[in-house]
Amino acid sequence: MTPKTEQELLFRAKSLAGLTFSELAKELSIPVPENLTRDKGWVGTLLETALGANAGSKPEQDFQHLGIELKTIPVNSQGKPLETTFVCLAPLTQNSGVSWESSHVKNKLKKVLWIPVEGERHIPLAKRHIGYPILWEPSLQQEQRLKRDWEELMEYITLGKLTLINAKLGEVLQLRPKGANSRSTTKGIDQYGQIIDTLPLGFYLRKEFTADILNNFLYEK
DNA sequence: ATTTGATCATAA
DNA sequence: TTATGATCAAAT
Repeated sequence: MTPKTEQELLFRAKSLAGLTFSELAKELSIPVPENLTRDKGWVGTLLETALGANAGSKPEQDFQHLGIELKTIPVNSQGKPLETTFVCLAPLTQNSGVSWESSHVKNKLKKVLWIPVEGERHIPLAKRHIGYPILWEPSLQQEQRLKRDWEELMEYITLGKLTLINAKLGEVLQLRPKGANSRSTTKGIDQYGQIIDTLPLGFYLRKEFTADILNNFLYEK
């Protein structure tokens, strides 16, 4: 089921382009929910299943043997992202010696298969179309920007400045809550170096950054 | 509680 | 109108 090579994965992904969610879901015998309110991960899971990703919630890349992460990204009629993109949870403790090179962010974004999907809410979920896939690796410039933001944001975390963190920090990467709700907790470090219960945070890519990825693909062709 | 998959919905 | 902060579901 799982593709053996990058070429095979890409070929499969290309073959899905143009299908609607209901067409693909029918092939896979998966029911289509009315909307995404209570099924926010449905589109991502649908594409994972279709492409043979090792489903489940393991902390690894979707196609570990290929070193590729799969991301669906909702876009509007002009192909621009409608949402930010979750990358990974931010480690709030045990960060001594963690560098950009060894970070989860860098490793997650080494190679990403982006699949744009129609995301405008006026289109019924079942009728939304799957777009043409883009296999992306960060350019030197893109990685530099990511690294700069990551280092700035990690400084807030390691220095115990969690209360000063908000989504406005970071040019292309931001930190935002990532949990079941605002009462979710995880362990963090306060300004005195003490372990505290705090809101789990995740790294997200700003829309401008992912728009660039999708847009640059246009010029490569 | 934490990881995966993300989008929702209200404040600004 | 849009970005920030909040939230939803499944698997582990």
